[in-house]
This record gives sequence, C-alpha cells and structure tokens, in this order.
Amino acid sequence: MKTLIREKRTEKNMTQEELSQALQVSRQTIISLEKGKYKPSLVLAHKLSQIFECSIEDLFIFEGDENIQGLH
Amino acid sequence: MKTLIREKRTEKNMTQEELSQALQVSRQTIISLEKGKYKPSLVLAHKLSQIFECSIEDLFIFEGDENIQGLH
DNA sequence: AATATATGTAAAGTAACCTTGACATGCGAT
DNA sequence: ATCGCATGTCAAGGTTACTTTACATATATT
Repeated sequence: MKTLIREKRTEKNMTQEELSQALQVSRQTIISLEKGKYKPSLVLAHKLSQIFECSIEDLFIFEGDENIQGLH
Repeated sequence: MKTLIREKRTEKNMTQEELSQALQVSRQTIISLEKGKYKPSLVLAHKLSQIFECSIEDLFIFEGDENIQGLH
C-alpha cells in the first residue's frame, strides 16, 4: 500500500507535530504512517481524509492482494 | 462507528460464508464486523467497498471522536 | 425425527497498530 | 557556534484486529 500523507501534509504546510495534534495521535504515529511502517486504522484513515479534504481512496493506493481477486 | 455491511450483504444475497471467502478472511471475522464487535482494518474496509461497489465512506458511519474536532 | 444451511457465542493465540520516552541529525536564524 | 525546529531511529509495552476451533441455535427440507 502506498500513501500520499506526506504529500498532502506538505501541500498544507503542516508539520508532523501539527498533524499529530489534529488527529490526536503521537508524532511517532505520523512518522510511521508516512514511512509506510504500518497501515492506519480505519478511523485514523478517515480522520486523515477529513483533514486533507479528500476521500480515503484518494489518500491510499492499494496494491496486489489488498484488492479483491480479479479486480485491478 | 456504524456499518452497513449486513445490509449490503443481504442486498447482494450473499451468505457470511461467501463474503468471508471473497475477502479471504474467516467467517468469524464477518460476524464480528457485522455485530460491531470490532472495526475492520483499512485494507479489509477497502475490499468490502470493492465488493459492494461503493466508497468506504458509504459503508461506515463515523461518530463522535472518530471525526476530527469541530467537524460534524 | 433427522439433516442441512445460516447464524451465533466463547476462548485462546498471534500479529498489527499505536503509545511513550529517550536520543540523534540536518538546517536555517541569530 | 549554538539555538530552535522539523524530522528521524530505536525499544518496550498496551490495546485491538484477526485467526482457529469447537459448540449452540433456528429454520427449512426431506
């Protein structure tokens, strides 16, 4: 899975610290998400999409078996 | 958080077993999701939205602090 | 009455998400 | 040169998602 979190964040001129506070998570969580260390929970993905004013599907790119078989 | 998984599934005349196979998860996972016992991972939510041909935001209703502060 | 199908519960284990805290690096400003 | 800010690493621990297995219930069919 790929994510556009960093791109969207810098477009908005936000620091990791600011984003973490808006989401009410630790800054470490932002770092890990941006670096692809792990995938956000559904709720966190939703909050990110609210902040960046886009859909969840716009923020994340699902690859391979992250899609259902036969699609994409 | 509320989910429309059960409604969408029955609309499609699918059993829990069929849905679980399409998603490649256990039937127990479907039961737990439908009953609201826990929230799906982002990838699972995405797969569900593919099967039901809708957006993730259409499948799940976020409440209270599952939205960012000041919104909704 | 017995069998099949769909749905449900419970328990115990593994893996992933997320946290806190401490410390390191690069860079621009004073 | 050093101070502050933004970013990063590492490690340990808690919570939650998800699995497997086994068993229970309701309904419909034969």
